[in-house]
Amino acid sequence: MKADKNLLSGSTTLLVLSLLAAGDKYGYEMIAELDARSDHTFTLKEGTLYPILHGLEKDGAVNSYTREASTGRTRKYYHITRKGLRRLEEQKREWTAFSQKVNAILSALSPAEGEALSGPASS
Amino acid sequence: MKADKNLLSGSTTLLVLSLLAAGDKYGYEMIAELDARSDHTFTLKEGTLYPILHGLEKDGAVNSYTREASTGRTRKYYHITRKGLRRLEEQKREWTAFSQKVNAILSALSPAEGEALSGPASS
DNA sequence: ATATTATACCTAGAAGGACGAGGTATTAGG
DNA sequence: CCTAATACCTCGTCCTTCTAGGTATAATAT
Repeated sequence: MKADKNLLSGSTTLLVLSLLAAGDKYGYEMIAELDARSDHTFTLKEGTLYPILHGLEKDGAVNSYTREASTGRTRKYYHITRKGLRRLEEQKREWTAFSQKVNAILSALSPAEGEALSGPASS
Repeated sequence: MKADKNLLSGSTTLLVLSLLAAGDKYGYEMIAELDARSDHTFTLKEGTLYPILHGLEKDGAVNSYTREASTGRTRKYYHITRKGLRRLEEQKREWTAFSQKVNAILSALSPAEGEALSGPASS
């Protein structure tokens, strides 16, 4: 992962579910699409994605079916379930709350350069 | 950690450096302050914070000194160095870029409920 | 024709980060 | 006096991602 692998931790599933909410996709495709959409910031590794998909399927958040592509290649498509959609919404809320709190702390502690602190001086 | 421990992964150091950029603090204090500022969303555990502080010190991002509090208790204060400030700025940039990309993907793939897709239909 | 590359799937083990649960020591309060 | 709160620390576990392999087929290059 390009963008600090640790930042990704936890949001990977969210991103995968988001992709699937827009339509059925197969693994290899998801990796390419995420990479493209994020301008090469989120370059999921196969060793990361496939286990996640298997886990989601076991949890009933997605289901899968194989299909022959026009090229003759066999692909395994994943489809998000109602349960998966609920999980997506929940993780989206979590992510939003989380990122806003981080931003709130960052801006509270280091106000725009040159500005004076009015709030708590602490320490 | 209350907010999905995995989401935190990677932003913990950023938060710690932010706290220290506002003034010298001791470990226990940082935990309490983060908890309060985040409205109990980021409740860093001691087993998480102390190793991080030691790592930052080894890297020269912070240095420490002990001081007797008026209560008679001994506290170990951490001070952010120039190197730490640079690291903070870098991590802030990374965090901002990362969170914006996630948000971009989320909103691109699931436009506000009820709206129609105009962009890529994909899949 | 054959060798290489790209597509497409998979897994086991290593690495890194946060946590749980424990420990020590001192001070404040019941 | 005994417990709770403050204040520090560490070790082992868990979870997530990555590395590095493996298999198989189709397209491309030689």
